Amino acid sequence: MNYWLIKSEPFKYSWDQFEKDGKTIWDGVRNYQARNNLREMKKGALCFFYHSNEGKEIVGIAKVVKEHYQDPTSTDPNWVVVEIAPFKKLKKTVTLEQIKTQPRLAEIGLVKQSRLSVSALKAHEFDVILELSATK
DNA sequence: GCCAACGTTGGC
DNA sequence: GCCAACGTTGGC
Repeated sequence: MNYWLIKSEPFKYSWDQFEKDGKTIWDGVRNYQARNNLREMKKGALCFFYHSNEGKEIVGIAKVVKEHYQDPTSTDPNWVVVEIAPFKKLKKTVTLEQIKTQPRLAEIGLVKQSRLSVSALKAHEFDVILELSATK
């Protein structure tokens, strides 16, 4: 099972909005690497939901409820979306600052490629973040 | 196919 | 608001 980290500016689409909606399609991805990641997201996969710019923290976990299909906001079949639903809100958010102080998280996409909106996480990275969210 | 110019993202 | 990092575009 793979894990993922997806980013959104809370100004555009926040976790709170996500919870209100119950589920959402992750649309508007216009980056090939991010697109490739979307294509690999399997139903049931878990994704950390990160707020960029404002907050700069992981706020919750989403779950993939529908695998990729063509982005309805584009006519180009290259672009795809996935459907996700809120899975769990973190008790304690995990800030970028915390992540950066964790040697075990030095390699995650969020730090190494901060611009990528959908990045993959190793299982152990997922676990470390979970730990942080519970023990802050 | 190279590379400079430009646009976008996101941390600070 | 600035700037670094990175992706994309377009001229040659």
